[in-house]
Amino acid sequence: VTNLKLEDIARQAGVSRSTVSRVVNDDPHVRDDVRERVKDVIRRTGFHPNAAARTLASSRSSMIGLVLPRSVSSFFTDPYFPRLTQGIAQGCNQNQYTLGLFLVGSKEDEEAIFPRISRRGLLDGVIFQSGELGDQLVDRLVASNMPLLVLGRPFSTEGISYIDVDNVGAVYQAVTHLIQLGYRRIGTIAGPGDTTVGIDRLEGYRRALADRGREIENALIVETDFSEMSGYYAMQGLLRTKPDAVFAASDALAIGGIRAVREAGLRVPEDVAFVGFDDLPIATSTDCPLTTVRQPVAELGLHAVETLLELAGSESHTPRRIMLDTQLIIRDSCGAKLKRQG
Amino acid sequence: VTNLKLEDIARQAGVSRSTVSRVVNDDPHVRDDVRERVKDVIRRTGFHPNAAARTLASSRSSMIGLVLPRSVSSFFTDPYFPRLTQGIAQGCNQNQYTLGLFLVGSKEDEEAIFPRISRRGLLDGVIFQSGELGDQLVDRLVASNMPLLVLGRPFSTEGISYIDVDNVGAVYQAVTHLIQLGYRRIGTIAGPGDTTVGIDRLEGYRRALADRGREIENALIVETDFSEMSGYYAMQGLLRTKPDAVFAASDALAIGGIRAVREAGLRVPEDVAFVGFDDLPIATSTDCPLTTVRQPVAELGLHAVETLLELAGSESHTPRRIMLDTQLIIRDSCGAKLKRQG
DNA sequence: GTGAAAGCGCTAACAG
DNA sequence: CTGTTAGCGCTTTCAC
Repeated sequence: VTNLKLEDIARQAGVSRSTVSRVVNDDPHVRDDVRERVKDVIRRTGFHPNAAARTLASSRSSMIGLVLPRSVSSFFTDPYFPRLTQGIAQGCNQNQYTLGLFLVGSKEDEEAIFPRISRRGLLDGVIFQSGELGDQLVDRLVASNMPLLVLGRPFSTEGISYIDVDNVGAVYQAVTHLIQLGYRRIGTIAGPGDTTVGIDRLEGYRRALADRGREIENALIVETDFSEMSGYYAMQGLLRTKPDAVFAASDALAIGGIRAVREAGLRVPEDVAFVGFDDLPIATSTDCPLTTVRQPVAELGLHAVETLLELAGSESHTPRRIMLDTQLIIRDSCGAKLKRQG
Repeated sequence: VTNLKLEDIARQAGVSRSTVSRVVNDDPHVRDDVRERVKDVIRRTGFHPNAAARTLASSRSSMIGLVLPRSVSSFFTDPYFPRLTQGIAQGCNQNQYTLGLFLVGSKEDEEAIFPRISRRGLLDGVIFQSGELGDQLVDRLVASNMPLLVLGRPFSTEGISYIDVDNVGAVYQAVTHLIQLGYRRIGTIAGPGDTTVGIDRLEGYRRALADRGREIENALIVETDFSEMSGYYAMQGLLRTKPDAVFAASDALAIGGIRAVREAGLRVPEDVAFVGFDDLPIATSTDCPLTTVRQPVAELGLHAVETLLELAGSESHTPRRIMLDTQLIIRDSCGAKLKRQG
């Protein structure tokens, strides 16, 4: 609106600039009647302190950045990111912080964006979505000395704070569930081997089988990216090994896999049972509702903000590690209900 | 990293602060050898100018805000928003701008966020996603005198710049397509009547029928929100009026509608043809690929940024109106291929 | 083409 | 509890 400054409010309220500043910043050292008088003027004039001046003087910007690297090109297909962003935005709102969004689309973007991120006076900290191996942005971020929290286990964790869902544990539980249902040939459509999510989920599968004395059969493992189409093709390959159950590292993969199974003239879950990962909205509304692992994505975002702010507020540089629990949602595709009835 | 300032660079390069500032800002009035010398020091030291100081001195923040109001609670289910955000982020990157994301989750959020948005020294302009009727945030934004571009036709357009896809024209084309295929009873699952998208798409339907001399039958129109479930229920109602074709105001609605049709023992497109809107990724991979309207969502975002920056950069307050064309993607669900063969 | 100087609007000691 | 003062680090006239 207008270009009021502290001084103008001060004059109108008959106090000094500092007093107005104190009122604006909820400093308790102001007499109540004075505070009210100042607040009145502020309300009446619609005054808002200038963000840049405040940042410059206090060296806190009240803004954090969310950086999604280009390897996460699936930003617009995978519902994970919107939900995550939601959670982070909510965390920002709760803490009176502003969220800066940095979508790195290309190598050139990276070069253009990095200075803006690491520039002092813009961000108080950064939340970085861990992507695939060889992403050097993390290292540069670490080197820039900016408070940093990585979402998802990074490849190199030394000195890095990160938050993640317990992928290994989640899949362990899911595959154990399949074992307990009596399936003998449990395959997996695994995620990319050059991402920590992919690696961790596969590890969960391996451990679950190993702990029950099952042999790991490499032919029952097929590695691919997280998309539905990939699930479809991967399953076509997997079918040749005649699995009776499949753990898919994402719901999209599961849906693609189920499509392949049906095209082969087989039924889900009678001939091949499925467990997915994500609990997408469609997971419920497919004609064979998906048994799947639900991860607390929004909570992840919320915790990420909280943790980052703690990190940014404290002197200690002890890395923080946070792991969130998941939940196995049992529906029809794993065949549990069927077996119980039968 | 370090806390260098212009002065430090100046000293090391043996020039004045102003010269370094000129180099940093690509001011041509610097001798080439001096420029190189300064740039060397900058590179060597990894210096980045302080954003807040720069903003304070120049009163330009090189940052714009994207505001998604709470009525758009579908942020995490509708792929529209991720794609839009993508486009906007890309536009920001191209123009060396930073994107601030403001997700308004609740009425309280709105109160907390508004001051941050309208606070001077934070944003150079705002892109606002138009939501439902009665959203007062637009008015407050307009009143705050901040450069503003609305995404989607706002309810009150006076003096407001906005960008939108040609919803009326798009649906007109889609419904005309159905008419030309010979369908006699064309119904519509329309979007919410308290949003301009909903209204405009319904208007396109009406005009297409009217222009071909068809009577508008209210029983063939059912209004609901944009979700798949709503499409399902809406279609159950619509089936009683025995439509032979349906225009659904979104792909999600279409998918829900198709589900209802099949459950009623009818076939798509033989018994009921469908045209959707959005061209979601799943639109291709359903077993009856969806004929649908594709909107250039990412381009919308890109143009939005460009336009906003023009707006912010010029003194003229003449509102800008931009309308983007859509494209009808013909697949199987409209029955065109069927009829051509048959 | 380059430097000196005057702010931008706020915070944060420090007196009182 | 309140006012005075000294910057925060940069841009931007204005001289030279």
